[in-house]
Amino acid sequence: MKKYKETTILDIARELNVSKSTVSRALKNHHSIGAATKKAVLDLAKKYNYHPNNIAYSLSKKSTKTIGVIVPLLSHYYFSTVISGIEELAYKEGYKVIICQSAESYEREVIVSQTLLSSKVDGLIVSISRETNNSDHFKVYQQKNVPLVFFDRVCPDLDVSSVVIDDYQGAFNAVEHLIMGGKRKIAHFAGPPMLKISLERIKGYKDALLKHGIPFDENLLIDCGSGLEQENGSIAAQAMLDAGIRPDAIFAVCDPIAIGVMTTLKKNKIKIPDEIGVVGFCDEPIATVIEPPLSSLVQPAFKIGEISVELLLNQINSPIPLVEKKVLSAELKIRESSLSSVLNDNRI
Amino acid sequence: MKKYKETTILDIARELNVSKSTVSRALKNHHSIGAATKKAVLDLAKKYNYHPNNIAYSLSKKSTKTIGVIVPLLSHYYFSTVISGIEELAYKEGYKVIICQSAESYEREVIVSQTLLSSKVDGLIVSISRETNNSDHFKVYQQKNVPLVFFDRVCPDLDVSSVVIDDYQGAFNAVEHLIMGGKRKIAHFAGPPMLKISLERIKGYKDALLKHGIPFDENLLIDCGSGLEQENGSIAAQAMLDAGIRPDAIFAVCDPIAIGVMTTLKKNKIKIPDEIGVVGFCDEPIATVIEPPLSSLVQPAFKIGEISVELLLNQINSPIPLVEKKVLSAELKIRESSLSSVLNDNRI
DNA sequence: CTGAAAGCGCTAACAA
DNA sequence: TTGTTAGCGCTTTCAG
Repeated sequence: MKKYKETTILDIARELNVSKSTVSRALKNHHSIGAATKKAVLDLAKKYNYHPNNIAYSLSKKSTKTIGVIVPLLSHYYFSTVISGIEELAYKEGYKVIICQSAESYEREVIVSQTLLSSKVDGLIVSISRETNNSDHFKVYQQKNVPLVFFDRVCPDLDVSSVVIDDYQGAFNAVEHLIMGGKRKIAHFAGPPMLKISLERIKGYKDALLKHGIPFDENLLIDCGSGLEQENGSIAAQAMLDAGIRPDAIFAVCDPIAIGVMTTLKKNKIKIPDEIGVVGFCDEPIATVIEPPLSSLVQPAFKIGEISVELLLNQINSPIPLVEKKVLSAELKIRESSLSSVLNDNRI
Repeated sequence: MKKYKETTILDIARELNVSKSTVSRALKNHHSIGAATKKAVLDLAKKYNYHPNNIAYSLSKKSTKTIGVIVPLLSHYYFSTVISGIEELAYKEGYKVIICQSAESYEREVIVSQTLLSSKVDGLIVSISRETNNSDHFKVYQQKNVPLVFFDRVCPDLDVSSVVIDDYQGAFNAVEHLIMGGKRKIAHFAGPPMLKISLERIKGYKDALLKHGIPFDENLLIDCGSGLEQENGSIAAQAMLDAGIRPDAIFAVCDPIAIGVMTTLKKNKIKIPDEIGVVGFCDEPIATVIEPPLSSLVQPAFKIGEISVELLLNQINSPIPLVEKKVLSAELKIRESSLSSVLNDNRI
């Protein structure tokens, strides 16, 4: 469509027989400006439907007042909630937010991070894709001194600000809860080993077993493939059953996997939680809808978003490089899927 | 953090003793440029970690190669899927995408639409908030000739390109399906009357009843309040039951409402679908997880995103204003929640 | 209180 | 094949 001639600061300056600077100042309502001229400018701006050109502003100020966000997937309730938290605080502080998804693809992540860099965001908040095992595209940010904050999924080899959940503790608590409920043969459906969170959760799982004198059984550590989706859980669960492995409880690396596991168990007429108890991680809304309701670890997603912005702003406003690491804890929300009806006396 | 001196086109021009234009051209690999100089430029660019400044590019080209998107909420699977469709095609066509959420707030919608306008997006794709009943903030786009496409939720008073679902037909089919299953006393849990989609779905509901000789009963048209969330469905369903109204089927304006209805029915020990059948609209993934699985109308969300971009691009590339309206149909996906075990012979 | 002028980094005629 | 030059729209010293 043909370009429409936008009215600029110059147009209104000419019409008023003043200079560009005066108009600029009037618009920003600078103190030292005549009340009369200010009014005249504002009126004309309204009349001509003037809208400031942010591009020009950014170029001259060398700041876009924009923060970039890269998440693996928008369709996860967890991530979209984090984003809401980010937007809330960012807007309050006068920043715009550009959201991008990597679609869990390393390649796409590299592309969007470069685009964002070229778009001169004032800072970047990211949770890496599950494929990512190279951080060169983020190192460029560091070289150029553009503030960086990771949340949830971080690059292990980068020393930057981050806000993460205590995955280890969360996993530990979940498994201990299962043990307290009388479960002894507890399987863990693990996430992709690429992700630090997967590793931490495995560690928590193992240590909880250890503490309660339950030997770790390799067959009960189940790989769900590269995905974190419901389907992966279903398939892995069926494979486990087919292999004749029959735990009395399952701790899943995330809710979608847990849901997949549950549907498979139900299909196999296995009673939850009596025969097999299940605990997930994330607390997606779906957890309350499935039957029985799924016990899960609640992550304070909105808060994570806000803190990410806070750490980013701290860097933006700091004269020197800054690295802060926040660790939040996930709260175990116990629902029916892990509540054995039989109460066991177990030594603790 | 202190600003880092970016290397610009000028820096590398000086070092090579050539002009800015030459460097610019080399970078864009313009045809008429010496192979030697081109290589020299590219090498130096790499060495200095040069990244083009998109802001400057946009200012001089008067085009940002960016399209803006405004959705009510990112946390709805439907919207995040539409966005994936948008991004897919947009990237393929060399466009960036800026995503914003209105958070279902009219006020927020106005703000982000202005920000996007100031950020000089080349076009805007939007699905309005449920509060929005004024379209002045979009009229500005029209005045300034910046292409606009609405999807799903459109402004009734604006003549612009749009891609929508045939809500009327979808609703009609859902209700007819219920009737074919022997249901006669069918309630509709309706959406906010502000939204055209609510109205269309009500119309489809009524006409299906009409066609099958079932009189419309006002008491069975149930208002869910201003929300479209699970909770609203639960509350409205309980209120209905408390009022002694007992339909034999329910068609809900969207899946979250349907889910809320189902949980309330189950709490009241009402059998689904035998006592009350349920059909939703949207097909959120949650529909397959609840018990019994929820029948629903599947919207081709990804496709809607792609088509939105297509219509937008058509406008961007058209010398004259263009208005295209696409209507897609929603497919009824029948699951257990609406399958009465008793087969009735009904006159059709 | 207001103006002049330089500059942000890049593109694109028009020349050479 | 390359250089010169004039912008794009706005901010911001420095003068007046």
